[in-house]
Amino acid sequence: MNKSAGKVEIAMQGQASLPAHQVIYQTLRDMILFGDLAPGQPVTIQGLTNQLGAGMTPVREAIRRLTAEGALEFQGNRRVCVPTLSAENISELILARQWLDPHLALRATERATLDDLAHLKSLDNALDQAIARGDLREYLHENYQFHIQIYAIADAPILADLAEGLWLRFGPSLRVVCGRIGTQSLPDKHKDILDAMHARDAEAAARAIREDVIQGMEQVRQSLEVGSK
Amino acid sequence: MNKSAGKVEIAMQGQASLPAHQVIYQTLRDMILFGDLAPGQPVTIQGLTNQLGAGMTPVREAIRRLTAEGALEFQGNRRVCVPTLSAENISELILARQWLDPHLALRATERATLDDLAHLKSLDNALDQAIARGDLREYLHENYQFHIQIYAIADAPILADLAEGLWLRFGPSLRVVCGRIGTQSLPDKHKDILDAMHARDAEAAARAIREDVIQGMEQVRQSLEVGSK
DNA sequence: CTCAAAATAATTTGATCATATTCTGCATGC
DNA sequence: GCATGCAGAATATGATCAAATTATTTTGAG
Repeated sequence: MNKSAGKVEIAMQGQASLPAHQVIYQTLRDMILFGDLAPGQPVTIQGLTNQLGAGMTPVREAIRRLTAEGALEFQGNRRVCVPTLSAENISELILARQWLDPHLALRATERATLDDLAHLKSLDNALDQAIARGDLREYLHENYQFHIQIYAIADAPILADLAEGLWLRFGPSLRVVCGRIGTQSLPDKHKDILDAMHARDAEAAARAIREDVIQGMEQVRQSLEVGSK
Repeated sequence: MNKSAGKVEIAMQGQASLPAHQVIYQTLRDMILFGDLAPGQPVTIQGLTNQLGAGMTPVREAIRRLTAEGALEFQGNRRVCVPTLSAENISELILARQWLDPHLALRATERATLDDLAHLKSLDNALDQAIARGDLREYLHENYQFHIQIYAIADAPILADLAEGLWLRFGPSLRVVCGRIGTQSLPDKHKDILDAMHARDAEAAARAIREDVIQGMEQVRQSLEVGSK
């Protein structure tokens, strides 16, 4: 056994150590969150095995996981599709986020280190640049990262799980909305949030997040109502 | 084709129409909720294939689903076990239920038909009988059914999903608590809840549920603290 | 003779299993 | 104490069976 063979083996490990079902899960999750899958679109096992070049067992597991998280929907017959949100669904999501997100922001403000705040700031900058470029997918990605990062700082794994699960539910609809109205007309309260967190004003951070959530989710609601007419 | 043959076929359909992975999922879910699995206990694929006499593919899918729901935990290496709750976890669960359960009870009070209320009453009676008999598993089952039924009446599928997911997380610990202190010393506020719902006093129902949740979850918290010493 | 509805055939997709491969943890020896 | 090998468990594949949808044909009425 020579050195170069060992190097290759080690280099491969970084890739191979992730099980296939994890990779498939992440890929499919990103496809749902950032718009490659539209609401109502069917998701087939065989389609994904061909598209991703994987076996069916890992694909099945990824689909089951995402179905359990509400990101995909079981259609009674054994098909699976991306859920189409009803007006009632949107109301529930707004209600849940209106409670969860401010609470997590409050905790995050109490716990954030300076490094955390710098990281949030850089995510928000990346978001602004994506808007300037009109890069929709990147905008969705950075916006998601910004909020997820706040959840992570809050250090409340169960509540963060719940909040992340909600993103999976409205992700496809959010993409439709943004695709329709463009990224320019989607203002956010991220600057207010960052200011409040820097000032260690947890209540203000919670209020700002609440406004950001309402603003974003109401846009989804309105756009969905128009779309269903 | 004669009548009796037709009957058998129809009778079989009720059993056979459910895919194996659904059955395994339900079975494993009940095992977690009603106490056949203790916190920290490892859950192996091969163990379940032997125990339930099923193939490994359906078992794998059931485990993935329950892992996604937080009912099981991935241990980094590829083992899976029943999660052991920390004090922080309990606090998060109390917080989440304190918001979710009253909200769902409020909606349920507004929407419940007389049949719904009668059904709830019968579930509560069954619960009392289980306490009288000292039947722990039946107690846990009826208590669960009572709350799940309220979620169902509330007609808010996403919020109900979230609330049911929380039960999966503290189910094993609840079992441990009840096994330790017995069913007698576990009072509940179900009578108050039923009275408020009958009177169509949604606020009172929400308050009663909140008290029931706090009472039950605090008992879990205290018992867990003692157990970890 | 044409059209529509029902029955049937064909194709696609999902479910399950048996098997091969890879990885982890542990024990044994140096 | 560290390396090596071994047993057991998880991962992944492809084949096979069953179910459901779609396409096709047949049949009957107008």
